Amino acid sequence: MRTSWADSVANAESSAAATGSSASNATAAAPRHARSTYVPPHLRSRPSSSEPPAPAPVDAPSAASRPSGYGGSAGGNRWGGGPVRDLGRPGFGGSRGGGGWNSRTGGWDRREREVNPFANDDETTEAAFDDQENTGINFDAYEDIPVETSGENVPPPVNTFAEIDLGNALNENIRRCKYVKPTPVQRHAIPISIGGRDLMACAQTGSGKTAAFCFPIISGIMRGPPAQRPRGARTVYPLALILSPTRELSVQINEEARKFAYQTGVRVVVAYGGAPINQQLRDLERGVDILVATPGRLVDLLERARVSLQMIRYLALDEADRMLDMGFEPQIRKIVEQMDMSPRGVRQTMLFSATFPKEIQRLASDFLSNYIFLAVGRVGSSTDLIIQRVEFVLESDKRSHLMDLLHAQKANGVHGKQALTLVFVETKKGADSLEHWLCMNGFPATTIHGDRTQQEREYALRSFKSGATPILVATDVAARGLDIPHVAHVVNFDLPNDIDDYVHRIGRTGRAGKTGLATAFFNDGNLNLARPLAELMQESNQEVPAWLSRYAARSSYGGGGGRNRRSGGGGARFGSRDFRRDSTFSRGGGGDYYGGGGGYGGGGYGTASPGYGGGYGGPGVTSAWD
DNA sequence: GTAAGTT
Repeated sequence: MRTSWADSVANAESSAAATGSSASNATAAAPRHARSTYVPPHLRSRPSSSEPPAPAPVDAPSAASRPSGYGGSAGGNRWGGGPVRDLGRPGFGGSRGGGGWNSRTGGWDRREREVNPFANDDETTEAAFDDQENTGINFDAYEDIPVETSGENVPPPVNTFAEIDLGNALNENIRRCKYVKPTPVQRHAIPISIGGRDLMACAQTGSGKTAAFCFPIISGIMRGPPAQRPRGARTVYPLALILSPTRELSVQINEEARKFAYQTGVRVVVAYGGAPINQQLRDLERGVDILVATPGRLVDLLERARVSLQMIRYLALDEADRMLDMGFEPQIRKIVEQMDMSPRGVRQTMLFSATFPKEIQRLASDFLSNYIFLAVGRVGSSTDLIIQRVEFVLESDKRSHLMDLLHAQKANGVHGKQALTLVFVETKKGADSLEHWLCMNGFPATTIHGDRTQQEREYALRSFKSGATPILVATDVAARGLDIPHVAHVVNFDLPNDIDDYVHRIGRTGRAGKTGLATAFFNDGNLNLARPLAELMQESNQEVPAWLSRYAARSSYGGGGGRNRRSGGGGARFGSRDFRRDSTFSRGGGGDYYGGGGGYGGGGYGTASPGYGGGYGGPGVTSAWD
């Protein structure tokens, strides 16, 4: 028996009281009076009947051929719109394999045991910066953001979480997270995913991508049919897999996902290398619906047959372009194509990144079925929110130049503390050496890179986040996805070879609508980056030094193939465009790139963007923002 | 070429 919306409001209040310290911690930073009367948007003027207990859909002709427990529907979510499933699950006292629809016993046990993931919010880190704004994402910064979608029948975006019925438990967690309204990428991506469609999404750094793929996954698992997981051995059968390129990012996604899944009965487990596998195995044995993992450890688990992917309904690749880059692609292909994962078209696949080179899009399309391409925001970076500076610094002058910057910053120190500065270098040895030098010179620094133990890496990150060590020297391991609040300054001590890496690096500042500063040391070793860097800066309304423009003009046309192109042929103003629209990619392949569905250009070329319907033939095609 | 990703 489900509760009404009105009940859920009452329950929200009482359960907040019942969970005691944890719940009040979560709201401690906000004015109490404001919170006590707050009614989440999705609960306002809502009829008292919630999700109708729709019967399991019967209109999926191929349902029988799918793995057991699947119940697709032709139109909407391919896992069907059945009733919110109960929480009883094998391994938790529920009947094994059966998982009756209405027996809650197993679930309640679990609820009592579940650690409150909100318990530690707003402690140490925020307290140290408590006079800074802490209202989460600055939405004004995202007004009038350009959006581009392509693909067949794109579901329209939503303006509030209320418009998408994510269910009581998830809505309650959205409230606990203090999310008031969806970010632009969430507005577009969530309806697409809830609608059962595959998605390739390109959105600014720090714009809420994790929630954009977690909400539909959690909601879908809750609504979908109870999983009839094979019993057997010690193999576990997650329903969703989220892959990310670094361990710390997997840890971060896990932490976020656990907040979103709190008291939904959906179980989140993380697995990554460098940490003892035994605890992870125990976590898995206790049951897993959503597995967050790095590729290496997952392959290990698959080869040990401790994890099977045959029940995967949702696959999400975070930092997807990196995951398909040279070094990672074979592992990803192994996981997605050569083990036992449910095939594309059966599972739902979501790829997210701030950058999406066309040639990587082409690789990625192997994993997708009749997908929607979504690009939100300009050129990958947080653009105007990050002030980008480039300085010409000889290799031999870099250290003293960095010292000057740090001294100046100390003088301007905020809150009596040095602002957090993230310094990127090219190599692991270089990171150690610079860290040592900084410490010797009175600047408390630490470092994170792949030669350090996982313990050291995690300690370094904590120490940096807390402000204890306000300088972090990092390799590209820290370039992507990590959400480190209060990073005021990113220094590209060594510039990367690839402009997309630069975009990700500077995206560690200017998070959630706050402003940030990015300084790059440029010299003759970075010639190949001159043009794309100058273009990127121009596109994001930055002041381009005259000397850099001269370098850019002199540098050979780098637009050809390879990884280091931004100009390509289609114009660079927008961060990424659907490669399917680019004639240089669509020739010869026929419908191959377009997944299983009907012809791509055939039926309604659905788009949510105005002025974008005029076909997709030549590279000269313009969108509303070109 | 570097880095990252299981043991």
